[in-house]
Amino acid sequence: MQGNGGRGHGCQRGKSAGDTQRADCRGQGWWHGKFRGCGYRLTTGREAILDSLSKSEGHLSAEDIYMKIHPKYPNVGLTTIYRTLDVLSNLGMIYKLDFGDGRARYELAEGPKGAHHHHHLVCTDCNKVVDYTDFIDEEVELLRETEKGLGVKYNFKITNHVIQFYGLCEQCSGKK
Amino acid sequence: MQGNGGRGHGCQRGKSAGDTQRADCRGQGWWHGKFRGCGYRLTTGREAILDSLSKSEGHLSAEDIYMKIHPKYPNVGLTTIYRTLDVLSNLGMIYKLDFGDGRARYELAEGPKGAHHHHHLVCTDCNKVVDYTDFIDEEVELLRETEKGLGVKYNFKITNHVIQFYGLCEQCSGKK
DNA sequence: TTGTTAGTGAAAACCATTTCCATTATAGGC
DNA sequence: GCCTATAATGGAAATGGTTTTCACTAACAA
Ligand SMILES: [Mn+2]
Ligand SMILES: [Mn+2]
Ligand SMILES: [Zn+2]
Ligand SMILES: [Zn+2]
Repeated sequence: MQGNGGRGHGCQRGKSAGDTQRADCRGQGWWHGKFRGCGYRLTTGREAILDSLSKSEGHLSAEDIYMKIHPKYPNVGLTTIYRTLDVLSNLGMIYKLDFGDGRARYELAEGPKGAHHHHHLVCTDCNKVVDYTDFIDEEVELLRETEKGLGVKYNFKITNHVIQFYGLCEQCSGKK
Repeated sequence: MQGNGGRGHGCQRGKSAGDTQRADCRGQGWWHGKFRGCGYRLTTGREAILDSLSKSEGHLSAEDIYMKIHPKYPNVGLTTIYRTLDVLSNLGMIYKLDFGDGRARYELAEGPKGAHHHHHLVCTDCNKVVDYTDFIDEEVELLRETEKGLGVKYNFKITNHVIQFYGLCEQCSGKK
């Protein structure tokens, strides 16, 4: 499965709600609360992955992450990265993105200090991706209405949307 | 490469413009003009593929098309289907879509009698896809403005956009 | 009709992602 | 702090959609 903007949310896991949610049970990560609250174990690999995502400019592929953490955590395998990204995506903590370059890419749904909602502008030639926030408010406004209308009309419980613009970046449209 | 809403257009091919464009050179297909005009040869396979796309409800995968035409054209291979879909997509005659089910899907950019622009509503559970045209006008209006603004600000030559909503269809949200 | 070469099919290669399974390490209960 | 159940892991193998290779075929301009 690949490339929808991060489907699904919430923790479907056991772990009776309302349990002690110490955000300090290991180290200091802001995500530990949510993570533990859903009954997931805190492992070195998961920590490293989340860490690399929050420290990068976003749009990392599984292999990008592997390369980033491998020097420091040589025994975190690619398989674990795929699995963790899947978990995080299901928890709604990261978005799974598809920019058409044949591999899934991921970005944090929101940083430690709140969301920074944006959409994407993708160069179809060199695959450069620009995060933009211009027009976001109007877009989000219209999307909300649309979601509502569509939800009612087609009996869909809409949880997510993807807006992406495709075209040629300056360099690529110049090089003819 | 996979899953962006049909990148690129136009014919980059030789074939000096302004050549005889008989729309009747073989059979009757409405697309022959555009096809031949770009210097592509008209083959049985291409004909069959275009035909199956125009006769179906859309969102066919390469293999779907293969299955559809195989009985009548048993010597059109899957490879040719992939190649043809790529050509058609580059010509802007079809859109390449990604609904997150791990394979590319295709639909005609416009039918024989003009476009029928729509966006998609995708069930993340059963992968059902609804074409909707509601709100399209407002969406397209806003998108046009956004495209313009972004094009200027980021020096992008925007050619295309993707809007998709994800959620659970009636059945899937019911089955808990 | 013929020659040039775009197009083709079958098989093999590709490669991102998933599955398998024996091993390890987290965390709750003591 | 120790023990235990089992969630999590990693390496290797499998998967599966798509692409590449290459010898062969057929479209079409002349
Ligand atoms: Mn982004
Ligand atoms: Mn459609
Ligand atoms: Zn570019
Ligand atoms: Zn469904």
